[in-house]
Amino acid sequence: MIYICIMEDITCIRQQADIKQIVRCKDRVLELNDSFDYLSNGLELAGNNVRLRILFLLYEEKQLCVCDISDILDMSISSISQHLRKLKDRKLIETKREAQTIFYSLANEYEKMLKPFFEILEKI
Amino acid sequence: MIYICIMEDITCIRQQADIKQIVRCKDRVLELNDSFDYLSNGLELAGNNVRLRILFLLYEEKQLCVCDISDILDMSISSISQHLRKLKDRKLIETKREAQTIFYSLANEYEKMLKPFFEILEKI
DNA sequence: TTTGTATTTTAGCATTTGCTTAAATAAGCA
DNA sequence: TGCTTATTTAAGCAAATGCTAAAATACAAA
Repeated sequence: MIYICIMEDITCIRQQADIKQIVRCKDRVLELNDSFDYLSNGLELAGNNVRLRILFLLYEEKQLCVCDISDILDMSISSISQHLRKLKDRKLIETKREAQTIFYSLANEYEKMLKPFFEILEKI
Repeated sequence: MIYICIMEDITCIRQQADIKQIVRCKDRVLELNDSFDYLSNGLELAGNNVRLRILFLLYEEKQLCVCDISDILDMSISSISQHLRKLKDRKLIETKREAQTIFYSLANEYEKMLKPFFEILEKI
């Protein structure tokens, strides 16, 4: 036999659940829904090993092109380019063309946001 | 014809590459290698939409069990449990048993580290 | 010691990710 | 106009991810 407790339109699995707490949390999560999507999306990008290195390199060197990053990380240009596109789509980085070379740099907004992260890097 | 420039054992793709810069960056990335792995691994965990919500809920409510989170996020217990395991493996969260119920909470170390993040959430 | 409650674990599967290779685009330069 | 250089894009594929459903584990109480 499975017991289920119901309050308004809330169905709880655990018998002794604090229903007020559940309801409050549901509301809170709903309220911040878009923020969660936005933030997790950004964290997911930085959560990739290669992209984190790219962001860090741009942070330290100010600007680099695909070729440079490819040389530094010892990975194919194509692969780096695809990572850069993801970062650019999310507007974490921006481009500046100089003749044939396209230089990537951190978007101002994120240079500040990423700084505290990179500062921990050396302390780990 | 493809030109490749070589300095010591460094091979650069771009003709006008700043070879000193490349070498310096390679060293830097190598030096911080483990830190990158560690940090990206943590960001990857928080980068998942569901896990970010879980971490936030634990941050606000101090402790919750699988059932509660399952109710709040309207997802299966099994699925939540699997996310919690990943967070626990990485020691971002810890458990405390009370009879049959297992309560999860943020590991002290990460409560502080995650705070600035959750503070932005409301401002997005 | 059997039944109920809370939770984890396993297997299976569809989707997503990140790489490689190859082709396409774009901007100098002879 | 061709040729080189710098870069992106597309197709294909192996590996990883996150869910569901079902079975397993753990504790409490009758």
